[in-house]
Amino acid sequence: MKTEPDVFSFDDLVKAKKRTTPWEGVRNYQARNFMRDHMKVGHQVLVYHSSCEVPGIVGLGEVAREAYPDKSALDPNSEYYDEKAVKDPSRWVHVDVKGTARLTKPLSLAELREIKGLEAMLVLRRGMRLSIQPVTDAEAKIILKLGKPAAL
DNA sequence: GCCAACGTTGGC
DNA sequence: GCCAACGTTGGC
Repeated sequence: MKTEPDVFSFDDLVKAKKRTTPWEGVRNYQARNFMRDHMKVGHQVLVYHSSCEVPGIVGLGEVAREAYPDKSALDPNSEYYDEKAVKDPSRWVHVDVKGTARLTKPLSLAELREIKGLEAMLVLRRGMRLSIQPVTDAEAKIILKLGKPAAL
């Protein structure tokens, strides 16, 4: 799951109440569908920092709650407000994510590109903007091994 | 700040 | 339903 650290960083997640946050603001159907249809409680999440000095995977989390309506879409004062969601609150949904571990060896995008076995990762694909992407078990295994996660 | 790549919108 | 125009993402 990508996040811009200037907006919401992995540290912010760690500092959040119960280290858990509603993953608000996703306004892309593919990403929404992925949360809604595939992310179940307990599923592991890789947290990726984008649009920052060193983009890359910095931490781990887990799905703490299955998809439910994103209330930021209903708040006219939110930058994520969507008037179309007022009539249809299930238009935008999100899961809750709980931070579980920090990578003591964060894996930058540049490093990820060099790691054997990760060649097919979507995040490495040119022009890949999807903010929530599936990761295979094999890929996750490699990342967990190299990233040396420290439980929170 | 640039710009390629992509998603969305809206006229037809 | 097509597709041009536009807006956004995100690495560099």
